[in-house]
Amino acid sequence: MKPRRKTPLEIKTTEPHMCSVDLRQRLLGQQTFFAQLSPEELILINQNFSETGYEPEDFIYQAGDTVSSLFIVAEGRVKLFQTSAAGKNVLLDLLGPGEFFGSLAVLGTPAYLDTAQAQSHSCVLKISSENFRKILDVYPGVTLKVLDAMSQRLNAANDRFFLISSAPVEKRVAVTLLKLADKFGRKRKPGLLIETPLSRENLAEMTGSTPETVSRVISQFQREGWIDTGRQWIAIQDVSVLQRLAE
Amino acid sequence: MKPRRKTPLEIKTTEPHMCSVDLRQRLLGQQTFFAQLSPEELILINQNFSETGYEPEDFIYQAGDTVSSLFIVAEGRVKLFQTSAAGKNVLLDLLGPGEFFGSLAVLGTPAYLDTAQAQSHSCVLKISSENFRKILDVYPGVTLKVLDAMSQRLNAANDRFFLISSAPVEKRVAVTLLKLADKFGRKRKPGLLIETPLSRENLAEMTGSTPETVSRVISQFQREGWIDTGRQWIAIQDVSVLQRLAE
DNA sequence: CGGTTTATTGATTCCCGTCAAGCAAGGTGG
DNA sequence: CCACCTTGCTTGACGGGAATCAATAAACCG
Repeated sequence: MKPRRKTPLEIKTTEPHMCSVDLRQRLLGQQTFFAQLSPEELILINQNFSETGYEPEDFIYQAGDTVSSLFIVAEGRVKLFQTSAAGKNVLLDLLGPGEFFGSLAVLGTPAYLDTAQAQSHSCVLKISSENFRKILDVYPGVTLKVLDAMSQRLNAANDRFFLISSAPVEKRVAVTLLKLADKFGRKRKPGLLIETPLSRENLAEMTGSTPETVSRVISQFQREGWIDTGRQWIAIQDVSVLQRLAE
Repeated sequence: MKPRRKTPLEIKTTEPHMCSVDLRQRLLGQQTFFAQLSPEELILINQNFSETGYEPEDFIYQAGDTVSSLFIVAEGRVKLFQTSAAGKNVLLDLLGPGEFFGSLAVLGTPAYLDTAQAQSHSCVLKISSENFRKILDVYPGVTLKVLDAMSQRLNAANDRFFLISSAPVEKRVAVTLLKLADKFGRKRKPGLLIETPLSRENLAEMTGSTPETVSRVISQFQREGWIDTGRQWIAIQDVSVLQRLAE
């Protein structure tokens, strides 16, 4: 077997993982539920956010922390997970620029149920629940967008539940890789590189499996030539075969 | 073994499973996101809804149908599920009076992803997506409540995902029974009766298992005296033991 | 270049899904 | 009210997919 190569990942980050004012402006205006607002309004909105840079592994908040803010990823990758009593993690989502997280329970939950952790150098925007609430009061259109985003997430969560409770690991991994490629895929000589740190363990946490079993599946995929992979990265070589596996 | 008794379920329904105007009024005003509105406003809201009675097994909509409405359960039980290519169902939720379903994707999904079916004699209120959208425009407070409800559902979906991907069937069943008891539990001589038709197969569909395996778990629970059960019904006798199983 | 983390692969075990037979509950109609 | 039939529940036997345990190897880091 030929040796695995050095990681080909090139996630865009600015040093020191903070983002310029106009990057923020562009992000809010193009990739979030504020997209519909005018430049002047965006400037006002923007002032409600503060930003923080995170190193890989840094926690943004942890399960049990008091809910205080809503977050938006500006740069990097953020992972959301829950931890079982046995210390096993279940990965709920991997987020990229423009995606929000944290609780937007306006009345609801007093404490976060999940944990948010940077998976790469990241810049994260933060707004207090209060201020966000005020923005929603002023811009009903934004509220509808948020509602829509929530609706999509709920659908996605239901689909995950469906998948995990009705398909064998091989199919779960295939579906998960395709979803990740959809979100983080970048064209490459041949195939699609999934632009995020992605270990066997991460995949196991997403598919309700174990690192060993995922490794076996991944190894088989690679033997067949369907994917190309190394430590913490995977590229899909043959999308159509995986799609067939995923039905 | 002593014989199982006749079903003790007594789900409240009016014949012919339609609901009176003032029941509708009370329901909307007390158990939904319209709770905050004044009686006058409620009357107006109420006029936007039409109602339909369903027999057990009747479909309210099916996966693939064009999204046109939002529904609210007035009476009875409604089950939401997805069906796999192999014909296996995955039960997403069991709903009682006051709970909404259908898509409220304001922009999003053109077709339902799941199927809604009456599980008992039911009365269901319906409002067109358009009119609901108009209501949201007029009452921002309602929109926030809806957002809140969605947020809770998303959390619940994530919890289900967590459970199914990290716990053995016995625990999954215990947790599921406790959740159902929370929602549909009615005090009974000893213990809590879960007031909804509930087959082994239903439980299997909720826990990502099979009717046979669920039956074995349930039988064991009964042998231990933790629950009492029969055809299509379950009553919890010892909540604390199940809670311990559920950690 | 050691030390650490991640990935691979094999051996073994076991939970649970599948198949199958028999039984109990409930509904129907004579 | 009791045969009869349908549907749901139980239980056993069996097999397989995947978890677990374990040892080695490759990639990365300072």
